[in-house]
Amino acid sequence: MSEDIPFPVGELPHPARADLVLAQVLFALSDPARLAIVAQLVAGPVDMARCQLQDPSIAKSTKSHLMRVLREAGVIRNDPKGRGRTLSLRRDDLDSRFPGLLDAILSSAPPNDSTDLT
Amino acid sequence: MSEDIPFPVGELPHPARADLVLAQVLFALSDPARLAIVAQLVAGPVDMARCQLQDPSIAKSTKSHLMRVLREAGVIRNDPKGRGRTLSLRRDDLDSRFPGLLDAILSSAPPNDSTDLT
DNA sequence: GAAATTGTTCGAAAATAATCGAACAATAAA
DNA sequence: TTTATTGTTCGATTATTTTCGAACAATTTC
Repeated sequence: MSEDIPFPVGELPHPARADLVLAQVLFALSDPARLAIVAQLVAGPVDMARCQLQDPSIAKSTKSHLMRVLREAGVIRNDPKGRGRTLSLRRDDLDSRFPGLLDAILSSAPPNDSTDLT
Repeated sequence: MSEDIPFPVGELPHPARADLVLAQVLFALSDPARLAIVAQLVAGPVDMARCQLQDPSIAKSTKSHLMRVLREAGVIRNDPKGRGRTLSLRRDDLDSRFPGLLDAILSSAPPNDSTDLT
């Protein structure tokens, strides 16, 4: 029997621009940890390994889950890169579907501090 | 024993403008039913009894809870009015704390249809 | 005052979401 | 090709949220 074929884990599914749903985007951004991740991605794509969470004691499976929620809402992309992954903000898609939303959120988001990569 | 004194149920607590938290506001708006309520309030204050939900089969206690989430996030006010209540959008406070956010959300929110009060 | 109206609170049940560790997959490095 | 690195998925557990009905409170109407 063709067994399920979950996904080759490599290319993960991303919703098309047209399928983004406002409420889902708002939900994805309604968590401080996820909001902070998005704030980090504003400057440009970031390797998952480099993407820090405020709470370093968080399990990697949980971190992966946070990224999944953002990805499934269409907020970020998560692409294979070497043996790791690259995360990037879907700014164009978000701006196109929800003009001004991301800017408004980011500009009133608590300063992400650790934006200084000493 | 002075018993708890929950609240005289009349004047409900509202967070001060300065205490509004972005993530909480986003969460409050991340539910379609709550988003639709907010869309109704854009035109001005509405009596609770007049404020319809898409799903009319919803219990009144649930409706009250939806309002509570919006109120506690600082999105709406809920004031006594006669024997009922008046709901209103805290537009000034929201615009002040999160400039552009409400506009962005409302302008990309699904058309509220039932805005026609035949 | 008694009855009707409106809406909140409480407590319990059901549905969602967050979190973790273990197992697995994919690539890179040795 | 073996080992190390990185990150996803699975299954279970816990925490949070939603939903409901019943009880209560406030106000108006009779």
